[in-house]
Amino acid sequence: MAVDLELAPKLKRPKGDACCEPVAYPEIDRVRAQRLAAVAKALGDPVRVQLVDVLRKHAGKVCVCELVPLFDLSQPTVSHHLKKLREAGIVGSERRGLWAYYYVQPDAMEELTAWLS
Amino acid sequence: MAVDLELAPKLKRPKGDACCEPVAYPEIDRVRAQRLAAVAKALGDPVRVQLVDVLRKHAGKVCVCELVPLFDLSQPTVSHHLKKLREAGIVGSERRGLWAYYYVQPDAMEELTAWLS
DNA sequence: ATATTCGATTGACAAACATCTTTTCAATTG
DNA sequence: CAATTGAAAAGATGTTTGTCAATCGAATAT
Repeated sequence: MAVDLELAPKLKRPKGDACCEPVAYPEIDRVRAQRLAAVAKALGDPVRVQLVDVLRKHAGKVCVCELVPLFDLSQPTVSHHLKKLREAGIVGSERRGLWAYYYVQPDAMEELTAWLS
Repeated sequence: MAVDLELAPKLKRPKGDACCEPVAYPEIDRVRAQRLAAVAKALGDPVRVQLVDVLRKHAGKVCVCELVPLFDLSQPTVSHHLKKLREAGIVGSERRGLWAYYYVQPDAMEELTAWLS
């Protein structure tokens, strides 16, 4: 890491020359990038960030009927956002009778957290 | 943190009752959620994750002409992704003559990293 | 000057998204 | 059983996204 590049040394290079030292790019895992992006994408909406935040702060399982009134959104819309989070593995859900409870699955965000740090 | 909820105690509540203890949600910073989501959204594409990754690994400034051939994408498309990252404050750019060099601005991702941890 | 080169911008278009309303499903209650 | 209720799914609609081909602007080279 911290491999620095020669920075723009040749302003007058001949036609076909490279502009700078070639970037060593050992096929850095497109699959990994895709996983990271998928999680980030799921968090790329303020409503979903707030949903995760609430669920995390409560550390237990929160009922959908509690989540809906926190937003100025219809119940199906909140449900839709929860589905996105579920598809990304960020939250899990559990039904108890009529109610559905959601909770955060911290492992899902672990790889992203690690990459960011 | 780690305030647990009473979990689904009343399966037979009378009509108008709440399904569970109300979630205390003291207007948890929608603005903050928006900032976090904006950064996450910018990272919500595999190409952009890889771009950031390459830039970070090189810790210096990398020329666009080096970045383009790393992807199976046209130059304008790479430019577009770089613009998204720039708009999110994740990368900065500098021109030297014909060439444009990009670098990561780590501060931009700091808030997201902190929130995730 | 004129031609070349790097990179950004524009315009176009299909795919994906966020939202709402309406509908469906499963569980509960009477 | 029939009626009710919480949550998910389906359908509709306007917006945003990712991509490319074509063009443009600035800097360089001949």
